[in-house]
Amino acid sequence: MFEPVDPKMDFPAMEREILRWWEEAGIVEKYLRRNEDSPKRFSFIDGPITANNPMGVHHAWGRTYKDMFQRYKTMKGFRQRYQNGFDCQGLWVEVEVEKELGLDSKREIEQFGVERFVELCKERVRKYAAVQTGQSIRLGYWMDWDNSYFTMSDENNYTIWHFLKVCHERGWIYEGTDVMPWCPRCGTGLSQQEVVTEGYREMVHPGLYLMFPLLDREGESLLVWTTTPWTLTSNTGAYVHPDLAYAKVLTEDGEVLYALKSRLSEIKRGYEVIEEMPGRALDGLRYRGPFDELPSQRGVEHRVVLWEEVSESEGTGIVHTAPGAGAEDFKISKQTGLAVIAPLDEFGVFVDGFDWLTGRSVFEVNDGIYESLKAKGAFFRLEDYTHRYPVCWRCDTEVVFRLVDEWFISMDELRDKIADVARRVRWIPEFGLQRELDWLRNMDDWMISKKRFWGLALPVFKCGDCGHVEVIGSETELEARAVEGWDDFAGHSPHRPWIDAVKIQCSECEAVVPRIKDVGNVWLDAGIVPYSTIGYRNDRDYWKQWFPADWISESFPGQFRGWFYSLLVMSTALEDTEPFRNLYSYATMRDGKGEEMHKSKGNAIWFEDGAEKMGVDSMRWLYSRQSPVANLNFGFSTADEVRRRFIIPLWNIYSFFVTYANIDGYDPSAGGPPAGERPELDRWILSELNSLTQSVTQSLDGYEPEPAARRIEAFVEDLSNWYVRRSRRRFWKSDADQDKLAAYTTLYECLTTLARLLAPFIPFVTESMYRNLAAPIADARESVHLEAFPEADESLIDGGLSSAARLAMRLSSLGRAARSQAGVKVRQPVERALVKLRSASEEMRLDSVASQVRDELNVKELSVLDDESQVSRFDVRLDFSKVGPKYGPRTKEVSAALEKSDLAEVAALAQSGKPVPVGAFTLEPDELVVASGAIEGYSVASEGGYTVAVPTDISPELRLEGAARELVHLLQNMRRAADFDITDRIVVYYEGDAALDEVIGLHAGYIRQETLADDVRRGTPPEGAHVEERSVNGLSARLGAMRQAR
RNA sequence: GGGCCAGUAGCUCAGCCGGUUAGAGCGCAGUCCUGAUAAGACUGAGGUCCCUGGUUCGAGUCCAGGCUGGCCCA
Repeated sequence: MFEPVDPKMDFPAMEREILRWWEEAGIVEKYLRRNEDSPKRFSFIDGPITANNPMGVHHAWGRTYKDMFQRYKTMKGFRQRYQNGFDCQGLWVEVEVEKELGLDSKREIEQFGVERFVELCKERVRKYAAVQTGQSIRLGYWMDWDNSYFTMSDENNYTIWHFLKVCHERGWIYEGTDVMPWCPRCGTGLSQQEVVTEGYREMVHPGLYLMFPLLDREGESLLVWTTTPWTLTSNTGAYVHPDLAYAKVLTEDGEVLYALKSRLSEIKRGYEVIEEMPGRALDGLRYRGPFDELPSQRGVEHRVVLWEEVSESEGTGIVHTAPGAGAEDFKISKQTGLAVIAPLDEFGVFVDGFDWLTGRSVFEVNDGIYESLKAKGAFFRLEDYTHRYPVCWRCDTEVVFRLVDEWFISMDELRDKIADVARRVRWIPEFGLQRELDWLRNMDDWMISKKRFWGLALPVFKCGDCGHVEVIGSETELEARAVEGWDDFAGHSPHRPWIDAVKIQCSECEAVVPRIKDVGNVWLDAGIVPYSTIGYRNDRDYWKQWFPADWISESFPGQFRGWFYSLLVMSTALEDTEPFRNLYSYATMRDGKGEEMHKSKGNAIWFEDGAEKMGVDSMRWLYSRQSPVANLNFGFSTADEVRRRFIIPLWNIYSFFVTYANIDGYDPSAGGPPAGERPELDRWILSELNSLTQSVTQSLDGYEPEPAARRIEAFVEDLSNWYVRRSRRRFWKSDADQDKLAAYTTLYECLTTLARLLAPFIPFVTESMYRNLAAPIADARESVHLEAFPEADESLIDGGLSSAARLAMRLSSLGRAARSQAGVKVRQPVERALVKLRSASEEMRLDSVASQVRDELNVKELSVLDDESQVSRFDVRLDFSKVGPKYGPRTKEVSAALEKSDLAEVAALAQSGKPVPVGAFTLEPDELVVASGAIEGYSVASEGGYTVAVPTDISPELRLEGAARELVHLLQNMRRAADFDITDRIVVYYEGDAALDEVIGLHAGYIRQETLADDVRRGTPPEGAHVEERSVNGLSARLGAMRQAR
């Protein structure tokens, strides 16, 4: 006996129950050890999840893939490490801890105490690592949770040191001066990677027009436009486009101005053009700067330079440049020789040398700047200007551009090597490679420093006396080189502030040198994991066994220049080899309407909410069937649809099976007839099952979950809507014969195979099914997840069976359409259906499925249309897939000849299987597709060369039979309404229309059999019977069903 | 300006190696079946497969150019 199955399962409750059992029975433990002695290895290396907040449903998407492939490989017998990773260090954690503490700047952190602050960062990471672990377990993600790696670990940090030392030895590490996007609140530069990720906001800035008076042309000025007035303090030049047309104009207010001709409308007052010239004519003109009175501007020459990128679509075509406050400007200044003035300190406050501005924040000086410009007569016009402008990705503060010293890894020598390594990897989807190469072509040197507290301590020591730079590659090297502070540091993790105590001696000048204060870029932390987590430094043999990863997976946004990039850079530098062989990547999660999910918008779904409302199997299936290149629209209704369309039908089949298996006492351990000796329907579904197993295996071996999931859906649909639908009677008939046993055995095999095939996708439903179904089998494993993945038995795959079943389904569908058209319901038997197929070989095939089609369409007889005289219209077409290749360019002539032929004649010949002369050609019958348009006395439906026709006239006998079936239908409904058991026997009573006697007289046996009635009697139903007044095909009846004692 | 992706029904998306009558789900209208019963099936309406050219006997599918949207880089 199987446990009875609740057809209205509460899936989330079931999942919780199974989680409890997994825990109690130690199943995960057994799973993790299942293959520990296997010679086959599958190396998955986890991209660390930031342990800074609870995980969301979008993380569950990626984790579903990770779990699926590890489970699949486990079932296939591969030994694995099952190691999860947590990303720990970096600004994102600092910002959250700052919020908790109510701190708002680096100064406040320093006052609070860096040591306490860093401890709190560590604590936060541990807390959320635990939260995410719990959530992942709820998802059914089976990992070795006690063995997760943390990027803040000593080993991770020291392995990065090693990497940096290798880079340094090759001369790639340098300290550079550059203008970087800078967050004045966080007090740190933002790397290229950080700014381009969601780092832009729409904002309103001043659009300020002002004049730069030309020194060499008295009374004439350049008209300039800027959206960052504060940078005017550091102006040293103005760009004009060399080739565009500029104009000199006289305004109605008497100003003589230069501006781009196409932008003169910006003047917004009356003017006349005095002269036109190309931009290059203005090259080198000197002008009086807007803030020449500031000490920092002393001695600076301001002049016009040419730049081809000057925009024609905004401003005046004359662009103010402050090379100390703009990234592009700084680069250009190296060629033009324009002076560089750096105005801001790390908090965005003006430094010394800026007179009244010094000590004031960049965000509060605009009004003063306007006043000053007005006083100097340089102010022209001010308006609001809305544009996208970078903000700090962590705290949303508006970014400034600031001249700073940062540390970089030079990419000049690495760039091409990395590209070669990237090309050795299989990228899924394929275009991933193009994206990565595109990034590799465009990237700048990698900025690895950050002026913060919580992160990798860059092991860089720069001598204050002689400028010599040294990079320390390990903790032992540091200890050996330490001349000061080692005792204070010993016993601590290599983080600030403890590490800052250690000083070394300069190997050039013997000065005592402290570490630079900077911490590292977070992508270093994640990029090193294929080295740090598998013993690269300390156990090279072990490392070689697991490196490179066979498979990694993350979503695209950010990763091509984030994790994928850092993995490639670091592995190329260390070993010049690929750190992973296959990469599976996927798009972005949106809400149910396709809009971006944001906590602030209120359309984000918490993982727990999702899990408890939809059940994680629904979520997991939704993810599994998603095309990875497309964004996933995720919502409660989409998950619900998945449950309705896939999980519930699957469950219904299972529940159906268990219901009848229990009634019949089916015992799977007793075996059944050999597959080859079972009825065609069984052999068909087994063929489909094995072919499914084959293609799912192939897809998963190729790391493509989506086609696997879609194939499984199609199979479940066939199983439900054809196999079970067609087999129902076999299960509930009363004889216990071979046919019934074959049906049970077949459906049992389908369900247990499906449970194993689906186990990596939906671990809960499959576990529930498998445990119940496998219980009677002596050597079954206790959990489906300890089972082997199904192996396809190719000998059971038979394309002919598949075609026959497709044919049956198609004919049934057409027959229903024909019935529907004529208004004859399926319950009403009809004499015959006429069918017309595409070929003679299909007619052979028809025999094997004719009984199914007859049954499905409720017809007495199924025959191939042979009396062509009844057909009043023929539709004959070429089968181009055969004719095309054979006749090539002459296909059109064949087609034209056919159109001129007598279609009835052609059809007749084709039907009889003889060669058909068509014009100058002779066609084989199977090169033609013949359909019948209309047939006298029939309702006809045609599609794709198939025709099914059913008669529109019904004989009186058939009407009576129809009424009997109607009666059975009503009685069945009454049985259910009365809540009788499926096996209860009844006595039927009826009163009403006299014509009922004839119906019942003829079909009492049938009615008794179908409704499990011992007798059918005319008369008033006794007390206690279930009674309903009904119309039976127009005959009024009062029906009673009386349950008999068991 | 460059790279990548997408454009198929009202909406969300399938469509393998090119085969001539393009599918599913949701939604809408209607019907049916049901001893899987708070499921299921069918029918119908709804398409310029973004546009233009090319290759081909044949193009939603391949090629070129363009348009629109998204992502990325300048």
